[in-house]
This record gives sequence, C-alpha cells and structure tokens, in this order.
Amino acid sequence: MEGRKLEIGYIKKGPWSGEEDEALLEHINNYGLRDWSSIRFKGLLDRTGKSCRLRWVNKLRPNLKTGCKFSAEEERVVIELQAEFGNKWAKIATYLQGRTDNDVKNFWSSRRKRLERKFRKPPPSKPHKNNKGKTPITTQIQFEEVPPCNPNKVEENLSYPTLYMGNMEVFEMVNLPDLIKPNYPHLESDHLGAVKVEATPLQTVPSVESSGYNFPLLPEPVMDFPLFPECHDFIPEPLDPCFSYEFDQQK
DNA sequence: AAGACGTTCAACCGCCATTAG
DNA sequence: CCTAATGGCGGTTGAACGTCT
Repeated sequence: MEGRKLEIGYIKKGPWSGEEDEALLEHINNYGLRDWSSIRFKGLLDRTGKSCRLRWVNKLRPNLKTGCKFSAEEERVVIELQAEFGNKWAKIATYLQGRTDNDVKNFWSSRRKRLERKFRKPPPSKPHKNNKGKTPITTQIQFEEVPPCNPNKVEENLSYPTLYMGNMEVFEMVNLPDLIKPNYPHLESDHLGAVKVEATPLQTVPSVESSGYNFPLLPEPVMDFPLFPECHDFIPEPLDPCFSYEFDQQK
C-alpha cells in the first residue's frame, strides 16, 4: 500500500488506489458484503469500514453506469420520485438500474444549482453578459427559489394535473406502473444483499414538503441548458412583466 | 492562450438506526 | 435495559475537468 506498512490507528483518506480496490474486492470475495470494519482490523486496508462500503457501493459494485450521463428517462424518474419521496436518494436509486444514491444525489444537486443560478439575482457588479447596457433581466425578478419540473409535458399519455395553493404547488401523482413496481429481479434476492422496494403511490404530494423548496409561480424562461426535451419546468405567467420583457428579448 | 467560471463526481462528515454484548 | 460498535444515508466539500470570455 504505497510502500508503507499498515499502522494501527492510522486511517487513510482520499482517492482510492488500484491496489486498495483489489484488496477490497478480495475481501468481499472471501467474506461477502459484511464486516466492513474487519477489513481494517485484518490489516488489509487502512480504510474505515464506512469508507470501504462506500467505495464498493459507489464504484466497485458490478453493473454500475459509471461515467454515463443520466438519460432523459432517468431524469424523468428522478424528478418524479423526488417529488414523491423527497430526498430519499437511496430509495430513488433502487429504481434506477446501475445508479447509486450518490449518483442521484449528485444529479439532483447539480440540477438544483443550475436552476438556482438561472433564477438567482446576480451580483450588481457584474452586468449580464448578453444584455449589455440594459438592465439585467434577472435583477428585476425576485425569484427566491426554483420552479419545479412540470410533469404535464413529459409524456403525452400521462396526466398530472398540477394544482396551486398560494405559493405552494401540489402535484397530483398518477400511478406509474413502471416506477412503482420496477422490474429489477436482481434487487430481490441476489448475493449483494436483498433489496426489496416497496412504494405506495401517493395521491397528492405537496412539493414544498417533499423538496424543501418554496416554489413560486414563475414565468417560463427560455432554457439555455439541456434538461430533457419534453420537460418544460416552468409555466409562463402572462401577467408578469418580467416574463414578457425577457420574451421580447428572445425574439 | 489564459484566467474565470461552471459542472461533475468521488469521498468525507455527521447524524441516526440497528445490533451485539 | 444500557452502551458501544457498526452500518446506512443525506448533506457537503473540494479537486479535476470542461467551457466560456
């Protein structure tokens, strides 16, 4: 292990080496997916049991879609399930073959940041790059948070009536058989540890509760980043002067 | 070409639940 | 029942990489 002998009490951190991965895989081959902490006590690795488990789950586990971007369908699933379950990334990940909770978490986090940046009030010192000499659009818009994805437009054959109560948006969720009962037989009884997924379809999910956002009613900006094509997250508010202003700018 | 800025992703941290003694 | 150890999970961070200006 990098030329140094294992020391009692020493705990290595940081990126994993190939040797460490091999040692971890060997331990898993011999003892299975348990006793993570014993790896260190046996002197095989200078890593904590937690770290070993995490490495396995996120990188070494077979059939992982590492380095593969989320497909449009996967995005849709995450958005739907996040609305239903909240930030239960591990649970959501069980619906996505080859994805880990970390993957889902990272995906959601970057999506959120992207949307926040899109609607955040920029610092006054920096003029809008594509709007020279004019008042930046976003400085006029007092967005506090990011609007949600509107599932209405995801698929033609799905119907998600979206209700608004004050500034709280309420999704009425409709059964998605492929989501509620994912057909991943390997999750049932494989050697990686049985994972049973059970989900009860919700009739009504207040998005504020589930996501932590206070989604306002917002105009629909023109998206200049790839989400997924069918998904128009924002509903235009015709009365909002900021929306019409921006709309004019795009023409 | 280079610096600024944005994005992605691996890994750590802290909290909580469960389990074993 | 109590306590310590362990595992699981969500939140966060920081490095690496990509894109823009």
